[in-house]
Amino acid sequence: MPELPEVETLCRQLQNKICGSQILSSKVYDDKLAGSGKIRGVKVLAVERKGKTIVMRLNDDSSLLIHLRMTGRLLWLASSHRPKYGRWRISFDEGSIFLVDPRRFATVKVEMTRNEKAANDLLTGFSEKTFLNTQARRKVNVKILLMDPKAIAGIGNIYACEILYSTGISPLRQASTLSMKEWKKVFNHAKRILKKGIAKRGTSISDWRDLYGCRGENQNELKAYGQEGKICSRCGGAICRIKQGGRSTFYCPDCQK
DNA sequence: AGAACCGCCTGCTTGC
DNA sequence: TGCAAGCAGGCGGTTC
Repeated sequence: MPELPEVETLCRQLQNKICGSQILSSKVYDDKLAGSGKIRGVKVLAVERKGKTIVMRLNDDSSLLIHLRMTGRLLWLASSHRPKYGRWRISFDEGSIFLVDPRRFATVKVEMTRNEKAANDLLTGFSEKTFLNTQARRKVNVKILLMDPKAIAGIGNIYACEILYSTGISPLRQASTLSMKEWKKVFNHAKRILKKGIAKRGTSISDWRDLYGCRGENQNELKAYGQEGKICSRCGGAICRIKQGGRSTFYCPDCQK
């Protein structure tokens, strides 16, 4: 599923492909996305990322916001022929971008730029001080907090597991019990792991593909997520799988304390 | 107020 | 082999 590194990969490709281009037409194939169908004649000024949201800046003071949720993908095709699970499309002179989404969770909306809300995106203007003041004493498990988009935007299940594994902190720890030193460690490891994910062009475990249908390489770097029963690379223990908030958490109970 | 839970979805995996 | 049940989970909304 697309998290910060995957969305960043897409945004960079989109920026290269459509920055400065005019949207000639758009088409909605799924009633759930009705309301995002009348985009035409505007130019794309830039493509940015906010957490896991793709933000296309348009030249009429609005932005097109695309959130892929679980199984959403954006696919560039030279033809405007709808692929399987195609839910929405915008077309340019040289080709079309399709939102492909089997599960239909993805969302598309247009928002006036002046109504835009700031996101606590870890790689762009994240305030550690604000986080420590408003989030760090919460009584939820640290893993749940890392995945809370209001606390930090962009981290999903895969990277939350990898970040905590890297820091040696148990996902079961209550957020309020982490020391200042441990929080600093979480921030630093999180940034490093997300940047590495971007450099590897995302984690293609199941669904993730880039704008041109290519897989990333970060799935080969995973130390915890999906590694149930495998040997911990740090201590030789066994990676375990538990449930937190209805989601799978993978961690090493022997060296994550 | 804040923590926990629910619902949206449908392809894939598992079990009988 | 075939079918049904269970699973996957981001996140906004609801409930406790």
